[in-house]
Amino acid sequence: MATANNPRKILVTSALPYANGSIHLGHLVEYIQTDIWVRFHKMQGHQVHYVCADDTHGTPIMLRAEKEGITPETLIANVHKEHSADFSEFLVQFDNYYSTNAPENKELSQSIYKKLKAAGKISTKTIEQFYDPVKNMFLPDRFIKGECPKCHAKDQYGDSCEVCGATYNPTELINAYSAVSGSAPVRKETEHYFFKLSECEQFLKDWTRSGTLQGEAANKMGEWFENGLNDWDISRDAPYFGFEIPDAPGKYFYVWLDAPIGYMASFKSLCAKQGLDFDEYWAKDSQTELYHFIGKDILYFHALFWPATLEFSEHRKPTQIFAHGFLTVNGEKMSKSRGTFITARSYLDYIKNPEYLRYYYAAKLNSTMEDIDLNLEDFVARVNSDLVGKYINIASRTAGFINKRFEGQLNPSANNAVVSEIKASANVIAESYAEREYGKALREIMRLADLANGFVAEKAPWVMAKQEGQDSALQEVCSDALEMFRLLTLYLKPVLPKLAGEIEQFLNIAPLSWSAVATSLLSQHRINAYEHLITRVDAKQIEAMTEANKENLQATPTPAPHSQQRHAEHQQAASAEVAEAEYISIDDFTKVDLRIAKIVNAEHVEGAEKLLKLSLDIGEDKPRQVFAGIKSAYDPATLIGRLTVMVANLAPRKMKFGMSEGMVLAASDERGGPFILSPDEGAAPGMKVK
RNA sequence: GGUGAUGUAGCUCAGCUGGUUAGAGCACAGGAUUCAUAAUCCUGGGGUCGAGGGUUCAAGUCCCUCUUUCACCA
Repeated sequence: MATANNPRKILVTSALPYANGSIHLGHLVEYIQTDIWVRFHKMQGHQVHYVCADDTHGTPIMLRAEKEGITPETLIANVHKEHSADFSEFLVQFDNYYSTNAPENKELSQSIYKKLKAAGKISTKTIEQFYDPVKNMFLPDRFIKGECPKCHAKDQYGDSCEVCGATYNPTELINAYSAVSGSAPVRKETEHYFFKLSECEQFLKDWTRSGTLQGEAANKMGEWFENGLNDWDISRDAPYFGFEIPDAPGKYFYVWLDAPIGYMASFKSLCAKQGLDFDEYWAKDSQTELYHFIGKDILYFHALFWPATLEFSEHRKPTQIFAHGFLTVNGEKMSKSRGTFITARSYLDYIKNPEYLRYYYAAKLNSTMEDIDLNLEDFVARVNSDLVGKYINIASRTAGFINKRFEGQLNPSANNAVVSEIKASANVIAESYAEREYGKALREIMRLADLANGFVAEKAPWVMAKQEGQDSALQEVCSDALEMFRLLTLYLKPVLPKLAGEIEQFLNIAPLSWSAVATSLLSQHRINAYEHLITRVDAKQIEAMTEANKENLQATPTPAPHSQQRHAEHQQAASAEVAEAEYISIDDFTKVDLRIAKIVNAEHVEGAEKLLKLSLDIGEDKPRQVFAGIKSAYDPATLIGRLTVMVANLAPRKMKFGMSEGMVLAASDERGGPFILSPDEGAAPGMKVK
């Protein structure tokens, strides 16, 4: 256990936000979670450094800069300014907020690469990739669109279909086109550099099971090991905005290689500013602690690639990785059409006080990867009743007596049972903060605030104030209440740093650290005049904010913001221009043999989440067996006897549950479905549809 | 499709290794109080713990099936 003379040395990071968009309330869950943890540990007297940076490389940044007619450097400089302002106004106090496009990062990335290469962990392989012949560039998966090979939905991304959920390689797409130029991509060979992750399997198995991950996260990682690890493609071809690979002209590091190294680079820049020893924190035998706060979506990169990169480049590994869940608003994914895709800036414009959100998130946060919900009605109720009604009210209802009757002078009792109880909770609350169980900590703190209000109600100082000879009792009760208020402020300080600062002023005390639990407001101590500290949130402010954030659906087809942090090739591709799908000829169409089919039987498939097993009569000797992903929408019993349409000449496919000899057509998109088709009266099994 | 999570009062959430009549805050109803920018205190109503089956003397808590929501699939 570290002591005051021998503080723990802790380096903490939050994930790097991509420099291609504004910070929104989803991002803030993580930064607020981390900031509270950092502030708590600083209050404990430990030496904590909290660093972060903008993640600036990759194709989306390059293309966006081009579209806006500026250089990528100008783009990321603008975004850096915006992000920095957002974080600072939300009281997220980084010790350094840097950029991955920095000299330190270039140097570190290249030297780490060289070490990996010297360790024999780098190989090259020629792969075939889609290439845009108009833009003269290789296309990342998310920039290739086309028809889904499984369900034939149009305009699907190169890696997965948002209609049927299938995942595939971009080479499997039908009628693929470039989302950048609209031209038909060609396949072209290119040499790529790989990090031999497959050779790191034993190391990673040990590492992920050594207490570095949450239980659920370790379970999740088990999945990757079962399938065996593949080597990791770490190179991209020019043109690419990033760092060049040493001795490999025209080849650049994939953004996910240099992004986590950005943690190191940001810290290195901090070392230069503050005279810290970089190697003390990053050398292989480092005795310091390193923690990464991340979203559950990027666990993969932080729990596999990153520790392997560190291990084989002779660096220390993270002490622990803390993954959190996603934010939903009113129980649903953030949505531009509902006005719940709320940027940090918009919150500040309409709600003003960032500590409301910090408090609300803290009240909801725990140490698991569960999603947390921002329920806007609950937000208003919670902030108003907990913060204003319970907590601030304690000072508000007692400070007046002290100031008016005793010139601000305190005279607390020697032994107050409620004060003792509040002090006795210090360790429980501290443990909760340390374990990231903030909700637990705040529940306890609010229970204590209830006790304080109960104490005031029981003593009824307003009655004493009207009675002769009760002056000292009145002074004592109010002083004790303010002592309770001081302790609650201390407990809340990691969450509400700005308010705590104002209260320290009001109480006329030194900045509260955790050790101040052991002290007390003394007799004769003078407080300053009480000024109203916090106002209530009005539901109208919330309404105005969501109204202002509503976007016309027609104007902006909202990309599914399925990931808040995952960046690079997988993010924001929807903003790229979408070209018209190509035409097909009548010959292409007639290749598809569509038939009227009668559903002669339909049943559940044991073990399948989405499938129904159908027997379809299309006038052949024997009905066709087809597995259809329509379980979610249809009860098998209601399907039997119906007519529908099937693709009869689709190559039979072996599935886990048996052979599927065709495909049933069904309509669906984000508005619902699947809906299977029905022919008009008169159609008979086996008729051709054309 | 696979995998990891998830579903407890109107809302937001607690319920550790299974053990007395399932808890809190908000909301709601009644009462008290007036010091506090309508805050506070007391009392109360409200849940077949997603559905079904199983193990057990005993299950919200363990097992199976189905279902909801979220994430990941390099």
